[in-house]
This record gives sequence, structure tokens and C-alpha cells, in this order.
Amino acid sequence: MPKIVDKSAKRKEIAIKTMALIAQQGFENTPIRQITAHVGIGKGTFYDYFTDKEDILNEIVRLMFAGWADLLAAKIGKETNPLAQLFTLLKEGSRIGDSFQQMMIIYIDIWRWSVSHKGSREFLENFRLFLVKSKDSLATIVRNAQDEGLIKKEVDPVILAGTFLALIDGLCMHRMILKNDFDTEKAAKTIFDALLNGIRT
Amino acid sequence: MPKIVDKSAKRKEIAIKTMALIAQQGFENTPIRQITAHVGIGKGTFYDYFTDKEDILNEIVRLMFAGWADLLAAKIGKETNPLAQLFTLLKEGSRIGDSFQQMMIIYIDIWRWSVSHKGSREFLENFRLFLVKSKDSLATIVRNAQDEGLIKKEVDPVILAGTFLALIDGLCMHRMILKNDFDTEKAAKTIFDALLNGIRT
Amino acid sequence: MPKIVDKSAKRKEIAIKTMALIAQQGFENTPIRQITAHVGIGKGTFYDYFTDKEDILNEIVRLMFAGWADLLAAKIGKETNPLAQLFTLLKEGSRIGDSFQQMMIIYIDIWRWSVSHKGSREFLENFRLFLVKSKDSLATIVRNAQDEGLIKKEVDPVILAGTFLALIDGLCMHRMILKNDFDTEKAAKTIFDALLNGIRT
Amino acid sequence: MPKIVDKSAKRKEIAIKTMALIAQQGFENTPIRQITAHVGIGKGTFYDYFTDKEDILNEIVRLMFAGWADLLAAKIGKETNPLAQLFTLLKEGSRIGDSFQQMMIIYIDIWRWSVSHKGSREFLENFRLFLVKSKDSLATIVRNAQDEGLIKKEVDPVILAGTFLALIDGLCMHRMILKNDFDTEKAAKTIFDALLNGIRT
DNA sequence: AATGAATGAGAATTCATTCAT
DNA sequence: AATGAATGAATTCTCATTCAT
Repeated sequence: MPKIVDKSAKRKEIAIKTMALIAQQGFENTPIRQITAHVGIGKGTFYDYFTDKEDILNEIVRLMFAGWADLLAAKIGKETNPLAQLFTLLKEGSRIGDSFQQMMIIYIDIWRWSVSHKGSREFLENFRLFLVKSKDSLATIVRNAQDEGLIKKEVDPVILAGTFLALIDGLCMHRMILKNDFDTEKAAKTIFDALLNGIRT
Repeated sequence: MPKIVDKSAKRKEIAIKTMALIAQQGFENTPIRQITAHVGIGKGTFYDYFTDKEDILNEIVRLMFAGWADLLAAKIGKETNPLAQLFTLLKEGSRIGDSFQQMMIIYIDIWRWSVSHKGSREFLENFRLFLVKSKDSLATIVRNAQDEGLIKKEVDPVILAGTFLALIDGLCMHRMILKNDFDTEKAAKTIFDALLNGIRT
Repeated sequence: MPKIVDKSAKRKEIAIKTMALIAQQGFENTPIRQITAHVGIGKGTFYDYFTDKEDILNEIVRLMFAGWADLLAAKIGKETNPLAQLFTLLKEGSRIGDSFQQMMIIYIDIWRWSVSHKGSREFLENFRLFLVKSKDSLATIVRNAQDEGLIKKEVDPVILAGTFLALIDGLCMHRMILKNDFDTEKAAKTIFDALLNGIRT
Repeated sequence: MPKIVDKSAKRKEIAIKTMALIAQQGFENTPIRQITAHVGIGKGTFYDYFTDKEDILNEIVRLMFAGWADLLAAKIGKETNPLAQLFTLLKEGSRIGDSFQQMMIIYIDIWRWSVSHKGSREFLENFRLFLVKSKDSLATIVRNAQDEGLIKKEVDPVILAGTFLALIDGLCMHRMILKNDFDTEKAAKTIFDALLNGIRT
């Protein structure tokens, strides 16, 4: 009577434990051997749950963006004012590198891979999907703000949403590389205030 | 007497030819063998011009940022109005991914390396230096604008400069990954207009 | 469950098979590829049992000197007279090149390495240890002989032991290089007789 | 009008300068590049004077043993008593490692090569020749001593000479590896006294 | 189901040697 | 005569993947 294993649960478990490693060293610098040792399984077992090394990225990306989306949704949910929601998004989104430090590096890893490796890998699709969904959510918030008369009607919600997202990623990355030389908090506040009220005299 | 070679010129030449490769595949995915084949030299010759694989990054980073800085300086130089300079910077900076497509991927490569590899490598220092210098230039433009009464006095030039830079990088990256789904031109215009005049009704 | 291998046993087995190769070609002239081909394992397998190429010297030196010490101890054990023991040591020690031919070359290899490579490697320590222990054993035999009134009291046992050891090594080496042009048997007999009774008229 | 170069003189000059390097690092660990840089010639020039890397060993061995033989001959020449000559030979020969430190390592290098590389290389022949000639000289001294009634008639001069030589080499080598832990002076004195007068009570 | 022993393709790097100048 | 630029074979070592148990 073989032990019955919930394949997908264990797949998830291995992926979660692996994230920490990848976050420190990068995906390509982390050998399977190290992953399995860290997770506490045999090297062969890895291949019972993942088709190959790249496959674990699929699981990780799924987990990562799910967690990410959940986190932001929770933070935003606390606000009712669309403007406050936008600010929260900006602040928390660009601070994500601190709480979800690990994810950020994986994020870059994926980014890089998506650029250098042609062909649509599963995890790449998930990545794009996440970007698109995020943009949609943001655009909706912007539209709400416009409906409530808080934001100028002539602003294109989708373009603003996309740009806003790019801004968040930009802040995240500069935070990553400049570390404490880059004050994300102040940057977020400054840019948000500028966006709202304009910097022109 | 043997053929006398201008070492530093050839070093530069090899580095330039190599950029195209790295830009497609990423640095760590590009073996020396492929570099030398692409450049048209023997494998051993590579080591006559670079101490090791990482060393070519030093040359590339130097070239890349020098070219980059020159390009932006030229574009900015055409404008006298600080606000116009800022806009040019934003537009050209975030479009850089098109003309200097290659560089962008290398940029990410360096970024990733800077995050996962500890210790201050030469090319990392160059990278940081570039960021710092860029921020300085930007802050100066902002200050000029303030002096001319174009931008509100209460805006902190340095923080705005840093944030602005992050914004440019964010736009670049989203352009890279979303390709034509992301209209950099419109994004730049939208965000710049928002920054100037505010989006609040 | 996979085949369970006694790591240390296999390590030993590989090392023993490798000795023959090294003995013919010298350590530095023997590539890993050749070792693994000779032993009948894959190139990667080598690194499952040794951290790097030098590591196999650790095992070899350990095996070699252990075997060596055992062999001599056995031969000496058959004698009770200290003088006979000394002669046995000289004869067998300098003949060791015949039965343990392989070891002799490795011995020189180590010797050379110990001279040209600075820093205390593990196998170098084992080597020194062997020399020191051998000298101690020899000195003890000499002291026994003195206690039994067989050797002059005024001879310094430690110095004689060290010199004796050097003599054995010298004989070994000349035997190695001059092959049959050097009659170790006669040499041993001649020098031992000379040592005992003196050559002076 | 080409510069006229005394090929053999320059060959000698290069070899002499190279000895110092080889003595420190061993022959196989010393790249041509380092040799030419050290000597102050171009890499190509090396091959104008030597057919290949091994060829410089021929020159070095010739020089080395010539110098060695001269040195010993000079020291011996100062003595007229054959016994004193023998003692001088032993003392100076085994101390050679100090004054001719460099040579000792090369000596071992050659030794090792002679054992591991089959086929009679030129420098190997020179090496053997040196050993044979040294044995002859020694045997002659022994015979002189016997003629003068200083050494027992029944001692075989050739065998004693060979053994004596082996002893010198043994002392040299132990001196090399044990450094100051091995007092060559005392060892020489002890063994010589023992040889002359015997250690037996 | 689980494992780790085994593997070989492929990576970076070194170096003796050639040869155009 | 002198040189150093150029080379590729050979070396050590890594690692994703397979497979017998």
C-alpha cells in the first residue's frame, strides 16, 4: 500500500521553501542539489514533482503573484477613497521589496528570462497576466476616482494605470539597488503629491 | 617585429561586438566560446584582452553608460527651458530601450548581479556612479527650473530627481517586457502632464 | 531506494586504482579524465568522492604510508635483535621501491610538491607525520640496542635515526633512477657492515 | 646587416636566468610566458634559442651539473688526505641544498621526470652521466685511501662510492623537506664517524 | 513513492607553440 | 634577429538529469 501523497500540495510546499533560496542567489545560480538539500528531499524526488528545473519557476511565479495580489488587495481594501487607494498602492507596492524582498529578486529573474529567452513559457504567461490584471485593477480605481470627481476626466485611466505600475516597479528596483540611499517612503510621498497637485508653480 | 595592436582599442572593439550577444541571451548564458566565435577571434585571444569573463562587463558597462550619458546630454542640450529638458529626459530616457535595446537587457543583467552577488565589483561601482551622476544632473535641472520660477519651491530637487529616475527605469522596463502593448510615448506624455499640472480636479 | 554505497570504501578503492596511474606518470601529469577512465567511472563521479584533484592525494598518502608502515612493522617484528631489526629496515626500506614501486614515485611527487607549493596541505601534514614517526621508531630501536650493549653509548639515537632514514631514502632513489645498475642488496649490506664495524683499518 | 648574436652564449644566459624561476616553482609550473618576461625577451625569441620548453632543461642540466662538479672539485682539491676528501664531499654535498638551493629542486624535477617519462631525453643522459662520473671520482678517492692503508682492503670501492652518493642525496632531500628540523652538519658528522669507526661496541 | 549514485556535456581558463611583421 | 598577437587543445570542475533499487 503506497503512501498517498497530495502531489500538488507537496509541489507547492517545495516551491515555497525554494523561494527563499532563489531569492538570495538567483535562479540560475541555485543548483538542484542545493534546492533538494534545503527542502529536505532526495534529488530524484524533485523530478517527481517538477518536469525540470524551469518547471519550479512556474509554481513559484504562481505562488508569488497570488500572494502579492492578495497582499495589495488587503491593503487597498482598508481604504474607500480611491485617491487613498492609489497612494496605498504606490507606497506598499514600492515597499514590497522590503517585506517580500525575496520576491523582488525572483521578479527580476523572471524579467530577465522573459527578455532573453524566446518562446512563451508557462511562467512567462503568468507574469504577463499579473501585469495585465494589475493594470486593470488600477484602471478601475482611477475610473472610480473620476466618477467621484476626484481626478480630471481628461486623464486616460488605462494609460495612467500602466504608467503608475511602471513607476512602482521603478521605485522597487531603485530601492533594491540603492538600498538605504533611496528613501522609498519620501519618494512615494513626493511623486504622489506631485502627481495630484502638479509641480508647476 | 610583430604586429602591434592597440590593446585598449581592441578591448573596446571586442566589448562592443559582444554587447549584441549579451543583449540577446544575458551575460551568464553567454559562454566565452560563443563570444569569441561571434567576434571572430580565438578562445585564447579573449584572455589577452580581459582577465576573466567578468572583466568584459567592466568594459561594456563603461562603454554603455558613456554612450548613454552622451546621448542624453546631446538631446537635453538642444533645449534651454528646464521643463522641456525634463520632458526630453523622460521621453528619450524611457525610449532608450529602442535605440539602445541591447543596453537595457545588460542593464537588467547588471542589476540582477548587483543584487545577488555581494562584494563591490568594478562594474558595479561604475553602475552606481552612473546612477548618482544622473541624479545630480537631474537635480540641477530641477533647481534651475525652481530658480526660473517654473517649479514650486517646496519640491525637494534631489528626491524628485531620484524619483524621476526611477520612473524612467520603470517605463523602460515595462516597455521591454510588454513591447508594443506599452506605448512609451503616451505614457511619458501622460505622466509628465500629470506631474506638471496634477491630476486632481 | 537507491543503491547505498560505502563512500569511504569506494573512495579508498578509487585511490588505490589511481596509484598505479600516478606512479607511472606523476600526479600533475595525470588528468582527471584519465583517472576516471582507468578506474572505470564517470568524470562527474570522481567529484562525488573527492572535493578536488588534490584531495585524492590525501587518500593516497594515507593509504600509502599506512601500508608502508605496516609492511615494515611486520618485517621488523620477525626480528628480536635490534641490530637485525636495523638491517632489515635498511634492506627492506630501500628495496621498497621494487614491491611498492608505485609508491616511490608518488613519494617523490609529494616531496616535490612539498618543496614548491607553500601552505600546509593535509597530505603534506601526513607526510611529515610519517617521517617523524618513522624517526621515532628508529630511535627507539637504536636505544634498545644501546641498552643491550650492542651499540656505543655515545651515539645520539635521534640523529642516527634521522640519518639512517635519509640513507634509506637515498638508496631508494638511486635504485629508482639507476635501476639495475644499482644493486640495492649489496649497497645495503656494504653500508650496514661499514656502519657497524667501520671502514677504517 | 643583421645583429650577430652568439647563439650558444645567449642560450646559456637565458638558461641561467631561468634557473632561479624554476627553482622556486618547479619546471612544469613555470610557463614560458613567465620565463621570457623574467629573462626580458619576447616569447617568440625563446624559440629561437630552444626547440621547445623541454629543451631548456638540457641547457640547465648541463650548467647545473658542471657548476656542481666544479664546486665539489674545488672543495675536495683543498684536501690531500682521502678521508678528509670523503668527509668534505659528504658535508658539502649534502649542504649543497643551501648554497645551490635552486639546483636541488631542479634536481628533484629531473629525477621525477626521469622516472615518469620514458625514452632517453638529452638532459636525462646528462643526468645519468653526472651520477656515473661522480661515482667514478668517489671510487677513485676510496681506492686512494685503500692504497694509503686508510680504508680496509675488503671494502668494494665502487659499491661504497655508489652508496655514499645515495647517502648524500638522501641527506640533501631530508634537509630540503625538514628544513631546520634536520641538522645536516650533525648528521654528516655522525654518519661519517659511524662509517669510519663503526657503531658497534 | 523515494532516493542518491552515476554521468557526460559544457563551462571557464591556461599555455606551448606558430607566424606575420 | 626579434617579437608578441593569435590560437585551440587540454585541464579542472559543475550540474541538470536519469535510473536501478
